[in-house]
Amino acid sequence: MSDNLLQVCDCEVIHAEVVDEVRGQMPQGKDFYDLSNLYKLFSDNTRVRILWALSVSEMCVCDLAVLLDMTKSAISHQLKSLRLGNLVKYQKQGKVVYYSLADEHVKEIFEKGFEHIHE
Amino acid sequence: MSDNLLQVCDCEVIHAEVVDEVRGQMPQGKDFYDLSNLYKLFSDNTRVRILWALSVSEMCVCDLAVLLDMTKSAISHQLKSLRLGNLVKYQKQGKVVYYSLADEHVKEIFEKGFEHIHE
DNA sequence: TTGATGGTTGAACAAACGCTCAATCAATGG
DNA sequence: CCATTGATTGAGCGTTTGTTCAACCATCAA
Repeated sequence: MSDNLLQVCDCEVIHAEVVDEVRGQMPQGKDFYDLSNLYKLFSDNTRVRILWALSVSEMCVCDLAVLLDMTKSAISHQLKSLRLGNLVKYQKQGKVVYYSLADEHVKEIFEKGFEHIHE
Repeated sequence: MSDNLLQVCDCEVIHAEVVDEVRGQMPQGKDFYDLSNLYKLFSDNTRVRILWALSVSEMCVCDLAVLLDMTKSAISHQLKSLRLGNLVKYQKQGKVVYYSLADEHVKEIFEKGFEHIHE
């Protein structure tokens, strides 16, 4: 009996071979941490609409606020999260800050998502 | 001046043409609602590990609890969310309930996510 | 029938989240 | 310099979320 499977949980081990096999292939904890944090950025209605809008065109904070009928503050807060998650980049021209997608991954993730919800 | 852009927000309209163009292509609100709810299921560390594990092999609740070092209850609660989101399906054999991925979309979404975090 | 075990459920509670509001920064123009 | 406007920030606050705990259901075996 492999001793790394013992009573960490409130049940008997039912399929030790399966668990061992899956555990052997399991990515590092950091990967799951990063992955869930990435999807977290897509998990809010406002952020997902911002990302979609930026996938169509570069826009400034005001444009996004008008488009989504929200305050600049609310948009700016969400853009900060998206910036920290490296999903958007920005470029300042005078007083205006233009946001755009950081790379093509965002669009690809969108495509897979739309495929699933439209099945 | 298009009157559907007027002061819904606390700023002037800066690029009305861009906003109109993007608005014209915008999917229905329900699509964004469904999309953010889909990604919400990938946005938690526990759920993402469950989904990944099931992408390797069908597993029962106990197996998942042992693998992830959590209680059956915690796992079961998360599996319920995944069930309601149509990401997993299950099959009961005696006392044991076997869970597996509902379709291939989950794996594809994973792939795009891993691509992004490993860049 | 009774006990044991896999699994589900609902209430409770702390942590995380998203928006609002007011203050502030930064750039422009009078 | 000062007023204006785009944008950012931090505190506050109500809502949502994930886990725990205890109770319960379902299946099987003694």
